[in-house]
Amino acid sequence: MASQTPRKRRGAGRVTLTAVAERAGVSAISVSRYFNQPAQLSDDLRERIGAAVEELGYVPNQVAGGLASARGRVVGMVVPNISGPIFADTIQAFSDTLAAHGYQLLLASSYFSEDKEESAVRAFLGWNPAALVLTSHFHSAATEKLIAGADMPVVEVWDYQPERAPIQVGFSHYQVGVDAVRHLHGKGYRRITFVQNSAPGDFSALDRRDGYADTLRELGGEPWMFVPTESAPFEAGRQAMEALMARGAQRPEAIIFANDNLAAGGLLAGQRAGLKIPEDCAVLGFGDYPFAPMLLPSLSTIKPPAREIGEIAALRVLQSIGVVPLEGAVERLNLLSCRVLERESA
Amino acid sequence: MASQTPRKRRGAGRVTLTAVAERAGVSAISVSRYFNQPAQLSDDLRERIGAAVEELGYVPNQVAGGLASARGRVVGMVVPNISGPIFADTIQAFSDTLAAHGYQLLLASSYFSEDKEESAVRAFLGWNPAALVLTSHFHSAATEKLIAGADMPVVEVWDYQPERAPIQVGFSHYQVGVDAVRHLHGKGYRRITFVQNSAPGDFSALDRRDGYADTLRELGGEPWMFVPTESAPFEAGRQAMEALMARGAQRPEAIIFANDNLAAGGLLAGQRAGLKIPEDCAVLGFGDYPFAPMLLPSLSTIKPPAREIGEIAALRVLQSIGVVPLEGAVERLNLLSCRVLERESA
DNA sequence: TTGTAAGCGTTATCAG
DNA sequence: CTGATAACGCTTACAA
Repeated sequence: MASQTPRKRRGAGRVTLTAVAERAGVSAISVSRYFNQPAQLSDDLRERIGAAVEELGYVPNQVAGGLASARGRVVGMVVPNISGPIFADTIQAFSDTLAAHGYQLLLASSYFSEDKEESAVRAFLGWNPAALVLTSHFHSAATEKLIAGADMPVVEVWDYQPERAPIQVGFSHYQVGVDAVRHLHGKGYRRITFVQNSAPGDFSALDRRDGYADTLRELGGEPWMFVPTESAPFEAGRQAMEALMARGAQRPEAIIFANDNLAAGGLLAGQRAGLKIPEDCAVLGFGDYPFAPMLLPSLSTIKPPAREIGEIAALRVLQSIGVVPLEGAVERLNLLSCRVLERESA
Repeated sequence: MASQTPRKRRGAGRVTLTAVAERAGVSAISVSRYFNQPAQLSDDLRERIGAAVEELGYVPNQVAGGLASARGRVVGMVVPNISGPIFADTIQAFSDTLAAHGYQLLLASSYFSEDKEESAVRAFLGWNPAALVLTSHFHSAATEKLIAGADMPVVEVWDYQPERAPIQVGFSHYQVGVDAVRHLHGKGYRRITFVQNSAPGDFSALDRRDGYADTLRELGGEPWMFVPTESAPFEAGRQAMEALMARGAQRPEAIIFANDNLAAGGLLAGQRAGLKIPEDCAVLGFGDYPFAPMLLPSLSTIKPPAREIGEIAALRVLQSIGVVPLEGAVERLNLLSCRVLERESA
């Protein structure tokens, strides 16, 4: 059994700050300043150090720097998932904005589980991140404690809870429910059903449902929620559509689905059953997933400001830690809005 | 102008290993062992230390640990993009597998640019990652040098180049082209066109094209490539379909698109033009994007082993650094295969 | 099985 | 503007 690759004991091999300093004939701290406060150096030193850095191919050791300065150039982000169509744009925009300022993204998924979120936060804390970004405001008690005591900027994205302490960058899910009902009601639909998400833990979807229910009631309608038992979203949408259509004369004139996956399942099930959409039943989704415009009929949906959330979250982080200058205080409350995309299905 | 939040100078405030050691009445190194080689401790110490860790809510400082041991529990990964439908599953699976073993993911996107990849690698190196994962084998000379001298496991995913030094976890794009032609040829199609990706930098797509061309020629056909000028993939697909259909009697019987986005654009353009698919023209994509089964007709496509790539890449990394035990050497060559998903469009 | 001493590569602090 | 020195919190190497 060949022994493992003989790992270098200590940091042997890599070019260090000190090596650069010797090469340039200056002290180590000057090389440090070359990277962190170049303005404080004379042109002479800056040139000599620059040359030495080039020659030796020096890459600053962020780990050592992080230890010395008690705050590293990483930002931890926890999202429910990476591979779903929802958060990808936010992650992408967030990561790109950070990278443009020399900060790195540490990423983990929670799968809508508070426990997983907690352990991700705990793990991140070990890296002394410059900031922490969480999705929504549903955290375990331990997580709340962790972030309260963390003494670093915390941002909550995708949701908007002004009464909470962390920086908020998101939109009102409740308002999405309101907008959905208003849109359909404005187009003449009256019997409007809401199909919930079968996936547990997606509490934001319940806020959308509440917005739906309250608004429909205000308009004189009777809220009617359907909860699928199928767990795969596509199947759940199909199940909902079939169950609702089986009501005969009592069937809904329009259905709001908790997200586009459910809506797509419903749409296709409706077609298979010979239903004309939107004439027989309108369908409205949420998320504007990439396939929405490609369905036949194309799916009307409500589009969340995903990229914008990522960009603004990153900006607020960078402002909080002083990397991006600003006048006054960091904007803590960032309420963005969704857009109703009226396509063919509603 | 209120001064920035008065950041704590040094690591003031956080619970340290030493604090835990004092609380438990042991030496610091014992607490270190509690986390890293618990088997070496007596039951007595283990219990006392465990209690102290609980009480104080200690979270190990990975930065300090990383500095001391010259290798941290992070793995850097560079992908072309996060928000596209292609790499998301790989990232997700990779991240989850790492997290299950206490390792964190440091993520960056290259947008198919070798320069961006290079700067991401450089930035990662500053974090002393346990390993580096890159997408494909198209790197700048500087990146090649960087990874060659990095003295850490390097994995290349999504592609398969056995002659290269890094661990390979992927599939043969050339073979995808071969499979595509064979599938269509087997169903009786003869005049088969390949529509290239209009996005620059996606060299793997050219390998698929080569597989197509060689195989078609072998079968006695004449390769026929179409290169769209539109840059948005959906539009590019539409453009290709319209241009190809304008050939009248000379139009292709089947079209292989470089990816599902292009294929979807082509599919819808064909329908809008009154074409019957696949009777008038078959359409085959690549990627099995989430919308593929939802199109009408549903899109036949070739599905890459995205999740599997992520899982195996993570496993190889963990084996390379000794976190996951194995007998013998780490498997350097991991050739996975794609599946032709025959749906309605081909 | 447990402990002591030294040092990882950088930055904060204080002096010049 | 430049530098000397002492941390930062942990792990390696060696000893008991």
